[in-house]
Amino acid sequence: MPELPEVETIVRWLRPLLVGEKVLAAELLWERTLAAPSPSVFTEAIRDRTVASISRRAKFIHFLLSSSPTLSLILHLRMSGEIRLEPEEYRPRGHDRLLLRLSGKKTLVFHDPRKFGRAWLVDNPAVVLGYLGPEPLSHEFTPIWLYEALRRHHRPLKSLLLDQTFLAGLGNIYADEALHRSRLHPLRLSDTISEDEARRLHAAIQQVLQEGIANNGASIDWVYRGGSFQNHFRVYRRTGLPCPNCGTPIERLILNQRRAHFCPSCQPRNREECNGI
DNA sequence: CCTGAAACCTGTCTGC
DNA sequence: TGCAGACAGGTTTCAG
Repeated sequence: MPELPEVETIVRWLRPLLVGEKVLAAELLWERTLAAPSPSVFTEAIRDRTVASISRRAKFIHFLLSSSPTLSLILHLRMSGEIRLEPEEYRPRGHDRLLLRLSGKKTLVFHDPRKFGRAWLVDNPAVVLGYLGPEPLSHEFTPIWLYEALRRHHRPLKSLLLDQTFLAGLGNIYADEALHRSRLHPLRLSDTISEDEARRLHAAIQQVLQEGIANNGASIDWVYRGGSFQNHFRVYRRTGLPCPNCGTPIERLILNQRRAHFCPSCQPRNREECNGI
């Protein structure tokens, strides 16, 4: 479900409500949701810990739990995960995977129909987050960094944008929207990009993410509610509808077993540039 | 190093 | 109306 803007929206909602709360008990309802440690170690170690801070890294939610030495509770919602806050007397319902009973009469519910979501409780957050590429809204992510990083690979642009070790936080929606706004074809090979094109892509990535956050993310189907960025899509899930720039019908192709939506007129793929695919 | 396919899962929508 | 099949915002693993 959620990409960077949706997770950022969730973190901004949770932070003022949960920082300072103590975890009274954990109830694990689906064991495989817990990636590490074992259920018994988890429920014992998290008890009586206080939420010191809540932050986002890529699509992960990171709860720092005091006191020293600190522990990190890290959640990834994957395709269908969501977080809800319920009253203290809340009884788990279908598809709830993990409950945290909190002081202040609240229950944090990790609800996840497809069971792809994961939770980790670790001493060192880098064990979970260390492999990630740069944050696209950080100062680390600059046009020249992107240009040089793209040239180090020989891969379709969209494959790289979805690769969390290359750049962390983009998913299928924001990758398609960023490529359209920068007028680059999803199959364009990364080492054929000019400095000007890299600059356009960099600006488009930051623009779609900021616009996504400003709209509280995107809400599609029944998963994740409250966002409105879906009203600003230019290509995503708009196959056959006119491109907002030029009116050409939006097309789609399959790449990495995911759909890639693009405008064949605004995002041309010329022979020289896509040599080899 | 890279790609594609399969796996992990359930709910919803489409078309016959 | 019913039902099979496609499809979904993600990631990991494995074969080639």
